[in-house]
Amino acid sequence: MDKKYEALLLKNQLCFPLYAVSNMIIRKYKPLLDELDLTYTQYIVMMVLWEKEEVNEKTLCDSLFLKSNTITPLLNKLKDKGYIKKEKALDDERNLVISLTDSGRVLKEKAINVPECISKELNLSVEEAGLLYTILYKMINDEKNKEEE
Amino acid sequence: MDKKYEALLLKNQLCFPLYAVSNMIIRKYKPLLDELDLTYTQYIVMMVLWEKEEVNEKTLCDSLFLKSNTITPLLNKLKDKGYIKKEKALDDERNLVISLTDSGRVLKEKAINVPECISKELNLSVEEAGLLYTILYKMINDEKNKEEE
DNA sequence: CAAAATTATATCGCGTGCGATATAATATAT
DNA sequence: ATATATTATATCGCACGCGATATAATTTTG
Repeated sequence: MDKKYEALLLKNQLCFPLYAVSNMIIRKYKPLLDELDLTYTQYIVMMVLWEKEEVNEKTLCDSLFLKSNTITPLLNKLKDKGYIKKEKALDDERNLVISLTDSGRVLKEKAINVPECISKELNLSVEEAGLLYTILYKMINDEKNKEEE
Repeated sequence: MDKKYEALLLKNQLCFPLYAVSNMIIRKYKPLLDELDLTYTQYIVMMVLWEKEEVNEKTLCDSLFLKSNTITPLLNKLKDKGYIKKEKALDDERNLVISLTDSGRVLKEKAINVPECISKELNLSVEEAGLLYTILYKMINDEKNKEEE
């Protein structure tokens, strides 16, 4: 193999294992989240709400690094399932305030064991998990800083 | 915040930054790959072919940790674009042999700077990149071993 | 204060990613 | 030899993820 092409080898890419592991973990969540009638993306939206009780759509998009074209239809599905409410903000009618319903709060109890199940399956040492976490958030914060420029 | 719910905080999750960074990097690739008329997934398929010249669909799926329901339509698109050929294997007609066309080989030359462009944008030290790579492949291999059981 | 710019959300179209299922070719078993 | 099981690929339906664009509410500007 010509040295010139070495960077093009799949095994020399950092992005590919990131992509593969991300897909892999979402597959791991599937059976657990099926019990809650949530997809992975719906689950992380619910996590934000379980933490904050209510949040506007813009903040939600920023927290999850997703755009309205992903979030808007997803919120409609969560609303159809009865887990969330959508209301226009009184002070600025462009803002949409998303909040938990009782049913959404009940779901939090059912979700309580999900993180532990996943972390058991991941089989990482505390050090590895810590390193991974640190490096990934460095990348995320780097990107956030670029966007703010 | 009740301690009971701590594991449910987005910031205590390892999976979320993996998912966010994976999305983020694919967005970074977009403008570069647009010039090659490839999506990210199509690009990693082409990387396998640039390395091996030909490969059967099963091996491709296994290499990329994707299933035929993702790969089959994607290969059809790459074929329509003229980058690859699809032929049945002579010895076993269930096997589909994918190979590069001349146009697919030309694309390799155009792609040659993509990895460097991305790695510059990532802004990671050599140590961080190395650690990330090691941990991610540990996770991938762990998963492969589980599947083989 | 009215026109223009900005902001927040929604809609559209396309390409995945995947569970479930179908189909065709080959291997295995009786 | 033939019925059964296995394997490889393809198809279907749904839910993202995102660039482009539309719409409505608010802010800024002249």
